[in-house]
Amino acid sequence: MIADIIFDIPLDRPFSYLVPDGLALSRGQRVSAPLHGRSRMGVVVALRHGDATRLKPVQRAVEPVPIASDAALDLGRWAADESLSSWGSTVLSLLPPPPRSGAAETVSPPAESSPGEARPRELWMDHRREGRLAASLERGSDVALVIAPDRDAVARWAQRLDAARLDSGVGLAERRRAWFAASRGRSRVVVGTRSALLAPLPPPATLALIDEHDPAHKPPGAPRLHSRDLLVRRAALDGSRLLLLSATPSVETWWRAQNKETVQAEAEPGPWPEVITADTRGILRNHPLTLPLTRGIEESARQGRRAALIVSRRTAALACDECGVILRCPDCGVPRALSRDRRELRCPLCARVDAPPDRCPGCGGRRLSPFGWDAERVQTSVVRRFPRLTISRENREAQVVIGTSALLRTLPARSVGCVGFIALDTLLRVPDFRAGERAWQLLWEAAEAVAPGGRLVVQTQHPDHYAVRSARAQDRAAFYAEELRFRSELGYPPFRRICEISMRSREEGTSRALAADCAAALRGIPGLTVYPPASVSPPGARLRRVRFVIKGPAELPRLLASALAPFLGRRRGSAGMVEVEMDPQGNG
DNA sequence: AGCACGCCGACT
DNA sequence: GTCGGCGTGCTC
Repeated sequence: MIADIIFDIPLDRPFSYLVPDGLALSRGQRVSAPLHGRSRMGVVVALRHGDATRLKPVQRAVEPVPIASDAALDLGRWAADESLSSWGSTVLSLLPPPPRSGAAETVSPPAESSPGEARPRELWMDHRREGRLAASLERGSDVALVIAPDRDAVARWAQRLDAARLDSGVGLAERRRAWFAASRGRSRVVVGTRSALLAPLPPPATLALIDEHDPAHKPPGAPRLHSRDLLVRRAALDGSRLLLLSATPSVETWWRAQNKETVQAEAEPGPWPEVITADTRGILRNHPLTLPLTRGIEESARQGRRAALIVSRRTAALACDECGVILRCPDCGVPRALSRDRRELRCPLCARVDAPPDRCPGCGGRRLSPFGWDAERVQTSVVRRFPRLTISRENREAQVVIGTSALLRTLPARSVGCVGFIALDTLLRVPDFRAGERAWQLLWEAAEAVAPGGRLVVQTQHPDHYAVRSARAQDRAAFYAEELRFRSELGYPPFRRICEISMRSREEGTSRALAADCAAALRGIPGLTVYPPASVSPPGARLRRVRFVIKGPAELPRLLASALAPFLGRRRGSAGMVEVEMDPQGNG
């Protein structure tokens, strides 16, 4: 008997092994087998008869039963095709870690799913969506899989639903117990991050995605697919019910809901704070707080509530007040960060450090001052302005908390007296077509965190931006209409799909030549727009990176597959490494 | 991805 | 004379 086995390697083809007498294997079972002399873990995708001479034997089974159902393997195959990556790297990244040697555990094979009647996916946007989900899962009779964006959210939901966890936030034994209990249908509800997307549940099941819009649902690396897209496919194949939860869904999901591909519960407006836009054109130079935000903090303190100030992640740079030039790293060309004590300028890329100069290297001007409000600078200013308040970047109990947008996630709904965006423009200026969507989602999240009677203050040089206007009016339709118009005009998702191809090598010329070859190979394919390759590595970086973008229709991965095969097949050091990212999210 | 095999510089 | 750099090829 021969077993065809896939591994977590970038080669999208199985390897064949002899199944030794006495070892009973099934499709979907995990095994150890020698690859390049070393023992590696793989998954059996086929068992067949044939000539096994010259084949090495499988060493052992990792579990005595299959860990992936046929449906899970098929789903993995689809996800690999969709993301132009290998079956093995996709499937193995979606299985729980192997047991510790000698650990005793109860395992059971995954329930095989029978193809069910497809049910329309549901988009839940109203402010009671999470409470409704909890209630629905308590009442319902289906088994359920809840996918949350990160470990903290998984922990909250596991506690709320009294459910077992499938993520790395619990111990290995507990995690594996949850996996196999789910396959027996013994857990009614299991919760995990995207690593649980293939968790076995006897269908029909309910599949729920928490905070559908969260970029954590498609981080860089395998599996290179958005959790939403995999769940949509999974639900369609086994007839599960799919619930997408988000107050501010991704533009793609909103668009599909408009096209009746999704049932959309009516989202009655929830409580909404006063949203004040403070126009900072020309006035945010030496103090981070405008009058409305100062008032918001005062009022918040008077009410005995906390205030939260949101800054951009970027650290402050040093700029010339005379000519406006920003001091950059002489090696890398990127703005250098000014340290807290203002004694040094550090390059965020190469870590080169120099003392800040006395004079502007451009115009010789003597007035150099910090540019951009990072949390440290804001804190210094706010402490000076409000000496009697407790102000902190770490302690969430302080009267004024300062942090990046990640701070918003830690604020319970309707709990703070005031949220202020110090400079929304740093978010709007991010060079990514999703910048407006991201800003909109953060504004909404901030508004939801404000307690009744509190205020949301948005300091911006673009008070008329549609993300700001729509958030102020709590008007989803207005935001998505404008955003979709922009996406449609410029050919962005959901109207066209994007693929990003990048080449890295020692020499810029090598990367460029490889990119040119690759782009040329794709230019003949009808329906594609291939943009010219551009260098994206700052001078000074060790590996020279050149990247280009392709736009195409929904079947883009199928159109690219054969033309890209020769480039994906030979990824090597000197010739350059080729990396393909379908549907990039701007974070990887 | 790893890992081995292979051909050219500085050195215990 | 070797040790070791990484460029190239292969993994059942």
